[in-house]
Amino acid sequence: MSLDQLESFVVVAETGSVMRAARQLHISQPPLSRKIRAMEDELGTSLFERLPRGMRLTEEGQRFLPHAKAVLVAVEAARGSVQPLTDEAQATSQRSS
Amino acid sequence: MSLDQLESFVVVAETGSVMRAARQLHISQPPLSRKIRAMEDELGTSLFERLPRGMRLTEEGQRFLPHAKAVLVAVEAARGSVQPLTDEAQATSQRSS
DNA sequence: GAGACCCATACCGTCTCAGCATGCCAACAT
DNA sequence: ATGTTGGCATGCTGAGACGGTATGGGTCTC
Repeated sequence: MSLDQLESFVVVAETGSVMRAARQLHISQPPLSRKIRAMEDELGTSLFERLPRGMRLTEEGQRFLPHAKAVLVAVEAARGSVQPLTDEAQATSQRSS
Repeated sequence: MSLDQLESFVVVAETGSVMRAARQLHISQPPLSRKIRAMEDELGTSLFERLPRGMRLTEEGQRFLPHAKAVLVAVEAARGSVQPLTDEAQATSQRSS
């Protein structure tokens, strides 16, 4: 499981469509479709139902979604913990010090 | 940044050595050395001091470490949220149902 | 039944990444 | 002082991963 896959999952879940998610993620549809399937294979469970007009989360998918988001949030926090400050963050930091 | 890199970082931090971490992770030393450097490059900061006999966390590295662990814990939680139950977990689940 | 919509698969080229061999530096022993 | 050991970094190469294009196949709409 990769962060990339987790983000893919979240965007597909939120758009309800591999195609729309692919556009949003700036990749083409087939690789994204494969990523989702690879995740499902690795987890040994189906995260989405394939409907004729899109994807709908299964129960497992619904349970998984908040965890996936939590991971992504934790990653951002990790980044932020060492990030050389951006101009804006630096300004904020100046104010608070 | 990948989960793989985060795990690499944690193990190197905890062993204080790329070589020992590589053995523990069942990969060879050069790729691990490169992963650490790639992470530092991406974060734009040095996570380790290179000592003649190993690696020591910098201040940034020390700040980063708990966040890295938190990400890995969150990933395990995500896995657990959908994992088809192992024999033991299944037994536990049987008991509780 | 033609067209639109959407996900899945085959195929191919590229890029990543792991491992091996080796370099280089510091510490230690004698 | 020199040889030996311990440890991280780097050049190279082959295998595997990954993205894109083309296309298949199913369902809904009119």
